[in-house]
Amino acid sequence: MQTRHLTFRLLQVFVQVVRCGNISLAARQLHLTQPTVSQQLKRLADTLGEPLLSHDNGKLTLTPVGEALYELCQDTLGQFDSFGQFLEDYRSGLRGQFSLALVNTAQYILPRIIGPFQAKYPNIEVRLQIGNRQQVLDYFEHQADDLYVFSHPPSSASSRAARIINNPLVIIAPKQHPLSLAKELSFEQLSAERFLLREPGSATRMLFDSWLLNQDFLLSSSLQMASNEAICVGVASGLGLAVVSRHVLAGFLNEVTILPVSGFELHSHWHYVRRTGHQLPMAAQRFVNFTQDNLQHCLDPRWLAKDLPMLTQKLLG
Amino acid sequence: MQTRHLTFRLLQVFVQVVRCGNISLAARQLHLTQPTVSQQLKRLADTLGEPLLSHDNGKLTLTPVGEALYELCQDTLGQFDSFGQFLEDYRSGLRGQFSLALVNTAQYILPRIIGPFQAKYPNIEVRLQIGNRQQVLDYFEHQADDLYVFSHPPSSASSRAARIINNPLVIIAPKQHPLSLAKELSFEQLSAERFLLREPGSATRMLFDSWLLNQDFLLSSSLQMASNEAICVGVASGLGLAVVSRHVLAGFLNEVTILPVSGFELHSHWHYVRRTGHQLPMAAQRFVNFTQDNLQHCLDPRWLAKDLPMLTQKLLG
DNA sequence: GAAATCCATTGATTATTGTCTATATATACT
DNA sequence: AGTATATATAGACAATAATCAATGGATTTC
Repeated sequence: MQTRHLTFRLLQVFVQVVRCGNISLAARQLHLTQPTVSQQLKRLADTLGEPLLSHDNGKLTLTPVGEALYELCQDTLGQFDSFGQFLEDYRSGLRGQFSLALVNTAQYILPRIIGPFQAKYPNIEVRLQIGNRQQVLDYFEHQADDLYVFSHPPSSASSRAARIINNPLVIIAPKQHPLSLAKELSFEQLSAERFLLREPGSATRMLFDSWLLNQDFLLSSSLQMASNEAICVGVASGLGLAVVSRHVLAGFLNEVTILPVSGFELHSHWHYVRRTGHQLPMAAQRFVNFTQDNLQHCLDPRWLAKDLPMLTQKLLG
Repeated sequence: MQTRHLTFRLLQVFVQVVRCGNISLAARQLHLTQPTVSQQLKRLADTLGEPLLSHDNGKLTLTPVGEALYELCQDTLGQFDSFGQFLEDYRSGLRGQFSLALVNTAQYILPRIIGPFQAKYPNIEVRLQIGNRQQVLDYFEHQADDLYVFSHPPSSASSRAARIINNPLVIIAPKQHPLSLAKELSFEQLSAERFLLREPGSATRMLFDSWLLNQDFLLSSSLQMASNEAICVGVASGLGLAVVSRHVLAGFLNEVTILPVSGFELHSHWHYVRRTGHQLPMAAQRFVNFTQDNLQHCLDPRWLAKDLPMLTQKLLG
């Protein structure tokens, strides 16, 4: 058998003929002429080297080989049909996968939209990458992922970004800290305190550093910790103060207090970022759309970034 | 997806490329040039409407769609390879089926060769038709079967026949019958007896009738029964005498006796018969070969027909 | 930075497939 | 015999598939 000369068309015609039990009828249903179908059958039988049909007392019947081939064809064509369906879904974004790279802090809030998304699109696989700003930047450079979430988008001409969620930074102190009772504070009042800081390269750290520089402040004492959780626990345990994203606090609000420091206004935003060179999978586009339409129901409205209603337009349009 | 434009060749090339992870190498292994393979891939991707491969940092990698297609191709091509193997076997006669039509009497002896044949060729399905001579003649006329076993082959120009087994007819009487003690008898001595006869159209009946006619004998009394077993039981029960194939007697030899009637010599033979117009399946040819080579080990040598050693030659050659 | 690989593209050629019309041949049904 | 109906065959043509050689761009390797 010369498998390489087999055509799906041939199999389709064969199956149709078997189903009709009648070459002429099959031809009509396939919008072909009868001789065409006859010849296709002949060619098929020739490439297999065995007859597939025989006419016994006027009726077309399958030879044993034909029988076996018919079974096989049904199976194969069925599988390819399913594959076609899979492709449809894939193309329309109902099925598929995409990867999303998050900077550390975003992991506290993005699941709130990913969860409902997964519920609506169970056939889409979201692969989540999480790292600090530098790592996600690396992913971004290598185009390793489809969509990125940054607090501070890289300034690349070949990328587009749109704000989605407000990310205010706050200064926290342990509940029992003397300053936690103050109605208003200036930053000078804190300058003697020890600060727990994220590693350089993290967006939180960068923002805070540049703010300090800008205000001409210098920290008298600091301690570096590589995780937001560690910092919160540290603050709660009285190790010092810290600047963290407001969103990180959820689980710690009964142990730490937000200090009302006047003049400390570090408002950043999380952005969806994509590379323009990289074709976004439909599944990812669905995710962007879904975010625009549903984020308001997943989040306290005060966190919604202003340009959320124009998200798809800014990012994809 | 335009399934109808898919080619097995395309799938083969794709699979090879995925296995090699390298287009040029795949091309060499397929004895093609690299551009050819590149183009095949392009065409495949075009008919599916989705890219299948991408080069990430120098390496070819499958897209999710490519991954799915690869799985599918492996499966499909594997199945067709198996089918090819099936075809091979079928063609060579190691696998397949054929039908064998037997006249009634032959069913007592043909299983002795069919059994060992099945043991050696478990993948060959033998379909057995059994009928009286007239019925098997009908099958023969309609070419319903591949091989026939007759006592008296139809005299058709479009058939070939070869003797395989001796089929002597004998006259039997109940053990307690007065004649059963005689050393030698003439047929006249039996003419007053009642004879149990098969139906007209059966070979045994035909032979006996024509012998009677030839010898100018007339039976005084007869009783017709449509089965050999019924006749044997009848004789054993004292209903009368009968003429039956020697081979039918196996289970009755302690109840009936063969009468030594001088001048009664009805030697017929079973034949394998095939129609020359009908292409014999390889499986059936295997059976003929097997018969020639093994019948001697399955049967008492006295029943072997003289021209058994030339069986295949006479029937197929 | 030169050489070596690897891949994509282009343009051209040939072989194979898909398809038709017209005709012949069976077979079954009056 | 005569008329449908179903298949097969032959001859012709267009479309598609399969292939190559030549070339250029990218990436890796030395």
